[in-house]
Amino acid sequence: MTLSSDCARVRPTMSAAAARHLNDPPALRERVLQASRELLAEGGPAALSMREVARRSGVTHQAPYHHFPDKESIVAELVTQGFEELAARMARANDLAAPQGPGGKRAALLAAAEAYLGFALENPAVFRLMFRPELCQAARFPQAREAAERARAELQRLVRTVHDGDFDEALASLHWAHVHGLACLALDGPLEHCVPTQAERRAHLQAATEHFVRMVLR
Amino acid sequence: MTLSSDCARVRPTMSAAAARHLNDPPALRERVLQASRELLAEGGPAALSMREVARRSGVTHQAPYHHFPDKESIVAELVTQGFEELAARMARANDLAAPQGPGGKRAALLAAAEAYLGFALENPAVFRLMFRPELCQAARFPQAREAAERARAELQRLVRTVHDGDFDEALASLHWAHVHGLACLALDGPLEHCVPTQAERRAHLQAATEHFVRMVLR
DNA sequence: GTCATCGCTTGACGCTGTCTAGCCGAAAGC
DNA sequence: GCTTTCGGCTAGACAGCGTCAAGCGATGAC
Repeated sequence: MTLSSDCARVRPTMSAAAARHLNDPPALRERVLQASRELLAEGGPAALSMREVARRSGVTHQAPYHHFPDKESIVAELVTQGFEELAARMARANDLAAPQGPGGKRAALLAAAEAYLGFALENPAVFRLMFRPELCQAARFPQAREAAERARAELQRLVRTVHDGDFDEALASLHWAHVHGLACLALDGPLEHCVPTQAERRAHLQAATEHFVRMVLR
Repeated sequence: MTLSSDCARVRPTMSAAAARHLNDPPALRERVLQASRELLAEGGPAALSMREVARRSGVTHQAPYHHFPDKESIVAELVTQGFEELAARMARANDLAAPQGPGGKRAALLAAAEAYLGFALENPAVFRLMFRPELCQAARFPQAREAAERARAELQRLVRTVHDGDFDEALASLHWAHVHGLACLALDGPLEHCVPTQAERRAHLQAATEHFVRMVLR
């Protein structure tokens, strides 16, 4: 898949036209992904159109098909990247927070919530995409599924850290539901209307998370 | 295609045709809504097509436009009905549970969670629609917004009951995030794959809710 | 008996995703 | 060095989509 493009990218310099020809395929691939992100941010999944993506990338309507077999593959790529970044953020939060002592647990919980909610608020379009399984079927795109699994593993690591020995799947779901529910409500729920500015919304989410952390550690 | 056959089918006799003419307009409206629900359940919002709705309702592709000005209006009607049923379920849960005493609070919390999660699991397609603001713009459909407001009011009533005097918007969001997050994860998250059967999923959600209620009332 | 109206049909338009074919310059085999 | 292959893109076609505009037949009002 990406082999040929990677192969082309590492070629030594040639004429300008040759270099352009060799460097543009990966460039178009990236431009397609960027245009897709913009369209999703502007109008949601329904606004993601192969032809509009091609138009914004400055190519004909069939050019994107040379880099992605169909529209769902673009979605899958964005979803995979999204889960990878989420997992990385969660991992950083898990690593930063010292697990020993009540202060460490509290810091870990707050950092993980900040990681999850920060990702959702900064990448609302991709975040929404990541939880629309009908737009990116797991069976067709195992790499997306694996990235999601990695994010889930980071969450479980957090829950084990916080609850020491007595880990429990339902407990993990409780934690996930808290951050995920807040994220969904902030993005698509009434919170969006009631708490207008981004700063206020973040403060609101932080207050709810403070409540949650206090309850968990009580 | 199927047009001529349908046309012939609905025209058996004069009086029958008259009765059909008088009784069917509301019937077609309802059939359109029912077909829309089925399509949404089968393939999500992308599968909701005016023409397929018309086909399943046994009419031509323009007939539904006599009852709904456009596709978004169908979505708005389903969203409104959804929020109304959710509000009704929450209200019933609030009413049933006696607010006085720790047992009352516990019962109220469990009943409300059961109401929210029960609605989501029994009406997954409509539930998902209710939290896709780009598919049903609040400005165009105030009735949908009002129904959502009623559901939200029921939730706030619950939180006031449980937390007595010290009510707090962030506290309300905490409660909403719990049930909403669980619902989203159960419908569109990894829970769907990890916990295969409906019964197991409900038990899992119940266990997470038990954790939550214990923490809240501790 | 005439006429407006209501529910529906019919046809059209521009948009979509994607299949097929073709074109053109660079890479590679001989 | 010539030719052949091939990768990246263009171009045209098709069916399906939402929706606008017009028409049609039966019903109800006068």
